[in-house]
Amino acid sequence: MDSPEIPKIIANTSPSSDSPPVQESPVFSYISNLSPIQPVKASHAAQGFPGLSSPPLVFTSPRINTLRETSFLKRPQYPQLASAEKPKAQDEAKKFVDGPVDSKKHITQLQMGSITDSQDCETNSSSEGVDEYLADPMEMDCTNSAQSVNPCLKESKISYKSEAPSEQATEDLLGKQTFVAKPVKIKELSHGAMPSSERPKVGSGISVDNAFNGEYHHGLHNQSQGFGGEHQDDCDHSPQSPPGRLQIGQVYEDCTENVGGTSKGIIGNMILHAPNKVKNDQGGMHRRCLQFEEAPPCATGKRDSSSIEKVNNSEPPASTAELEIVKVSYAATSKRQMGASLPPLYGGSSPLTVPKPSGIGLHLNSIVNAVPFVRGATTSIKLADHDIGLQVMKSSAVVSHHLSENVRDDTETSIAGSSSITQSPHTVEFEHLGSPLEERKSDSQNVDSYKELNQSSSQKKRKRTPSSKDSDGCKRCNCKKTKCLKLYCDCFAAGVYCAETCACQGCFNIPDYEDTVLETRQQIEARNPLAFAPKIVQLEEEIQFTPASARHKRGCNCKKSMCLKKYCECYQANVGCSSGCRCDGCKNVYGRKGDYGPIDHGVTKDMISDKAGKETFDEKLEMVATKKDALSTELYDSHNHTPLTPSFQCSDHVDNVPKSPCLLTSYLRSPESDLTVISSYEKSTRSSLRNSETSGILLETSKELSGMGYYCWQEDYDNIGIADTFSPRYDAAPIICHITPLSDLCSKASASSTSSRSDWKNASQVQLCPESQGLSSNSSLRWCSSPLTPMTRLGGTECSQGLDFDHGLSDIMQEEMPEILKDISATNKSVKVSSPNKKRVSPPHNHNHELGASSSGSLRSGRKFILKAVPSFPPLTPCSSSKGSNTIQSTGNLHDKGRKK
DNA sequence: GAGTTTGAAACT
DNA sequence: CAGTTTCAAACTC
Repeated sequence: MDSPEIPKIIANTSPSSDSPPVQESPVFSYISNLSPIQPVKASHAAQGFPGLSSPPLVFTSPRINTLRETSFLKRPQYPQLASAEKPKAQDEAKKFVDGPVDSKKHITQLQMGSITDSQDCETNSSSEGVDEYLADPMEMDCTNSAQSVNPCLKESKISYKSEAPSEQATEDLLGKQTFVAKPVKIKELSHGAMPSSERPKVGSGISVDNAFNGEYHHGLHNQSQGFGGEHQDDCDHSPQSPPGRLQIGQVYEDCTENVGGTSKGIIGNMILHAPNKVKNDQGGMHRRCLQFEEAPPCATGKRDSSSIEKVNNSEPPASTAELEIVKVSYAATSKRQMGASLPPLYGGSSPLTVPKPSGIGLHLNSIVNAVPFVRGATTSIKLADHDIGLQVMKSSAVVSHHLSENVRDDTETSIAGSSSITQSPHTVEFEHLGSPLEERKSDSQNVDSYKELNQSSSQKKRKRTPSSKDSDGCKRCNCKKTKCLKLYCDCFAAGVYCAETCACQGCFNIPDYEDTVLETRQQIEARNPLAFAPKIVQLEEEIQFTPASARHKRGCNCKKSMCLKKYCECYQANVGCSSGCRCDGCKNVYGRKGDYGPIDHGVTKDMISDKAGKETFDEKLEMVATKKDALSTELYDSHNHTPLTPSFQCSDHVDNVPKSPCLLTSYLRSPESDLTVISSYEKSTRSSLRNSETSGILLETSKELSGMGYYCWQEDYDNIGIADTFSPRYDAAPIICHITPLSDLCSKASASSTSSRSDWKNASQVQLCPESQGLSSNSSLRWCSSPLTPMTRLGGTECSQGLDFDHGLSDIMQEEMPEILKDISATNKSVKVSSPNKKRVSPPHNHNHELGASSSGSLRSGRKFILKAVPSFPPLTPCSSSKGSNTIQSTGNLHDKGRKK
């Protein structure tokens, strides 16, 4: 293994600079892939890589390859490590490192100015140094990623700024991204070279897809920030020195920036010249994603050393030029995706749902994994948004970062739900992207695993630190008897393969045993179709408003813990107990059984604070974040990324009046519904809107941190009731939030304007709502009724902001809002149901059915909100229909399942 | 780190 | 569906 691997790696890396023509040839690469040791368990590698090998070009980019190599290698090594072979693995890793390092150096030097970092890393690559080195890479990643939020922000800012303009910006981003990717690759390479410990990290950072890495990295770059955040955690765990990270990150950034400047043009040219390639690459991307899906990162990590080799092999063939092209193509794709997605990103966030894809079958729950990515993505996006339109405060970014971290834990559940929910047509593409994200997650997991490995290779009993959950979603299970093939296993339950970090014994939840895993899953699902569905469903509507909006699908059954300990799944998920809970003496801080909404701000805060008091300060932050996460994460996750809190958006609007339209669009944005209802108008504005939304989210996060009306919403939402419904509403919820402020204003005359908006949204939403409700008929109904109060409250709480926001919105509305909407608004929410947009005049119900089918719940939620205004709104019937209707979101099978439940 | 407690999952 | 057992995590010491 070693010998072949090393040569391969070298070949891979070398291609850029030294690669012999033979290596460059795809055939060679293919052969090399074949030649490499046949992975003991070819399954993983084979699954993931067969495609790769066959289409070497896709993987051509050395960087990418390297990345994959690292990730894959890491995993394989892990298996070794798992088998107490760490020493070997490390040695191998070192060997690899040596080889790759050189290549890396070449590459980096050639391509990057940031090489210095890589070199440093290389120098550090010595066994112990490796860890540090790894840490450095991590740092790099982190810095690149969200962790070094600020730096990331900077990058994102740059990229986004450039992007904001539009395609040009995307080009710039590509360039930057490519650059970024390079550094990342370097890191990865170093990681790959590095022993298993590093690998995981690398994997986390890069593993996803080499190809993707490039682009994704780019695109992710922004997202990566989020990741970075996760990674940061990991990094933190790992022996990384924050300062070093920052420095590195900064340096790196600088390099990237500089390079980006030059590369941008190049990249853009590249793209232009080889659009076809880009397409191919995209295809490759998809493939890769699929592959990844097939072979979840964790799985690969665990026991496929051979797979790594394969990967390497596949990679080597590509020449540097090819690699660059690939990168470019990816970048282009990423741009497209990003460009499209970024704004959408939120949309993008929906893409985040992508994680689903990861798990062919298994990864349905991989949402969890996705979550981290999502988080990262969201955070990054947020940052970007801020940079772009909002000029959000860096602090917010930091906050977001914290949130991202916090979110990790919570988001998994919530995200899962959200992701499924949010799925929209757009999401599909994103999903592809998401797969890479997942990989990254896996990478992050790997990182965690790496840490663990470092800590204790033999017995890894992982101590689940509260935040220990791997960003990848790996739960670090410790199963001893179930072989990780039962729901007892968190990893298995989450639809994720166990990772090296796991301390499980006799684990079958690995790619090698994919068949077994799938079979087992099927069996379990046969018994309980919802067994793998996200346990935590965010009531989209509720969720948006309150963190507590999320609820445990099945509810807890606590008897003694009073839902105040992690024994309680609800509590563990930072969600309130719902009527579905069978707990006794529920004292769930996030919401007691029976009072969905009841979680009062004060209560939640106090409760949380109490918890926090017990917990560390960080935990407190997390708690807050988690709450936010509950909401925000869901939101983020949902892709809907409904603006967390109206207030934020409001503030945003205030800050950037021009953005306000975006907000509106965001509201509208609900994937489906928006499209259907507001479509044209929104479409024009969506991108901007999304950005604004993201920024708004960021702002919201910051606000949340500040402890703003966030809770207020929660209360209201909680009151609204728990809805199983997910994503669709999310969108709506944000909208609602915005609306609410307006409503406040409106409570009066302003209402007209606000109503117009709400109506405007409502027109669609109303219809949507029913549908979304269809998923959660109950919630929807409740929601409809409750929304009113929340609105008012929100307005009350956030009046100032709301007012401004409203004004801004109103202005925007007036400006951007179709006159129809205005009219509608003027008319009333109730009336509006018909649809201001013109599109729908049909009664809400009908619309609901219609729209609901195609539209997402988000709009619905917003509409629901409107409904508030229009008490008459008969949400119920529509809701029932909604279930069926949510085809788009239904695509988010998980969510649907959860909802259906 | 070992042992206990807890509640979910699995089983009957 | 209810009750019991098994399991792994959370928690305590």
